[in-house]
Amino acid sequence: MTAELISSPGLPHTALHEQVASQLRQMLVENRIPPGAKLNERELSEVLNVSRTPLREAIKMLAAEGLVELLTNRGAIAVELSELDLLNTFEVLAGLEAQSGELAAKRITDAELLEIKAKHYEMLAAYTRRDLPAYYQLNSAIHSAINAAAKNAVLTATYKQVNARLQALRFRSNQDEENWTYAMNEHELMIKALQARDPVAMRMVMLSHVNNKCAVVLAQLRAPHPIDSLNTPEKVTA
Amino acid sequence: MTAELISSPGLPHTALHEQVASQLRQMLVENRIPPGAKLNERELSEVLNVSRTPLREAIKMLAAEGLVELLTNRGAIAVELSELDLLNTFEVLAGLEAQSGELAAKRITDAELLEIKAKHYEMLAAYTRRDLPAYYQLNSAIHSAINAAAKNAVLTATYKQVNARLQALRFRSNQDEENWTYAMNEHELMIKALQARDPVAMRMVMLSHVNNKCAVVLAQLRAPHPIDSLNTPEKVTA
DNA sequence: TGCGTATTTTTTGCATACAAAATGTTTTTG
DNA sequence: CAAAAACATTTTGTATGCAAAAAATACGCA
Repeated sequence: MTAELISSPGLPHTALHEQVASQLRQMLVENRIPPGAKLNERELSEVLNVSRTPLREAIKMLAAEGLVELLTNRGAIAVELSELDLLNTFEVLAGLEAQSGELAAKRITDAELLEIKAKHYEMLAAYTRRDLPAYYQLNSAIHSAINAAAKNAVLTATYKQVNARLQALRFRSNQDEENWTYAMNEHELMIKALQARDPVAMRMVMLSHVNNKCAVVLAQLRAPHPIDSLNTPEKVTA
Repeated sequence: MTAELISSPGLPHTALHEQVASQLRQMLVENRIPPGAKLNERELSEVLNVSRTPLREAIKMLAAEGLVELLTNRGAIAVELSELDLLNTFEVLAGLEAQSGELAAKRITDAELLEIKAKHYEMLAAYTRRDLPAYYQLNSAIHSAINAAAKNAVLTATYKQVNARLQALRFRSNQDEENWTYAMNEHELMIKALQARDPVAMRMVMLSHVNNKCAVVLAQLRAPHPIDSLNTPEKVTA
């Protein structure tokens, strides 16, 4: 059960606080630390096999990234997104994705475009097989590739940071048939817009794509969660 | 010379790492720690009268905010923005300001608009007096107010973070007559667009406003700096 | 029993101590 | 004298210790 820390002998030896930060991010995304849960320092330092010092440094970084909340004399808790927080976050993400798309349409190279198209076809395969994990992985890879094609490191960093807050939600999100098909169509439009090097069209597609995803996540958040319902199989009176 | 830390007795007693982080941000913005300079832990902990532990925690936060760079076994240095970094940062900032403006045009209340107009007239006064410090203060206040009118906390946080990286540059920036007038005209257009509740117009104004500011900063960065020339009053052969 | 209070336990926050790495200086050697 | 090696110093990274605050528990009392 103990999560061992990677230690590659000979290499520059990545700092402990960095390793710990990565581990914590992972735990947060996978909901192993659920929203609102306290980050007990003693407990975590035991699990991660480090002293409290680098652990605390890592927590401070996550706080600056907006993944945990600091409570003054009461440690840190995993951020709990209210519905409003969610809408706000998606709104910003939409803006960042739109800008990514717009810039990508202006700056993408032929090689980059080909690679994105290849990934798109892989995703089409995953969609056809209804292979949700593969779909998610490829979807995220495509969005990252588009972002990379925008060739703006600050935009990439900002996008990653805002997006990270939503990963915990996506992890538990299930795609329904209709929305999935719709998302695939939007991805088709993205490829077309990129190929046409049409920044305006690209901006529009990205905007609506993120907005739709927001609606899906929101709907699922409002509906009782499938995993939860497994634990409470009794009928609930509405 | 010792920078005393604020300690308000009775109050929740803000955490030391937070106070230190604020102090460091201030020092970075005011170029008391110039870009590229090392953040010596022993030295800083003496100046700020804290142990290295909260200091290091603060440094990790600033690193996550993008204000300092971590070097693995070699501490941290103040970020040094290359010209490309500058362009990238302004590009993202433009997107965020554009979105702020667009949303503000949709969501601003009459009271908020009136307050912004009031600040605008104050700024007009500062401009007329050629009172640069007052102008900067008001300009920044207006941009913050527009951002606040967008009513999106995530957008506000993201904007603040990206903007913070540029503050160190703005601090040394001098406005030339022509650009100053131009910026004032753009601010006039902002007020008009807000009043008309015209999101599209607002987006356009904000975009061009930030882009112009970027051009100004870039031009000044390329030209020898006025403060520097005070230290080297000899004529330089062009 | 219910509720407020005192006491214990836990947990966080900060400082210090020690180890390892990097840096700077002297010494050695060709 | 220059380059390299050895040594000393400084600086960072991590662990531990101690004090204060918060949480949990036990207690007293109506």
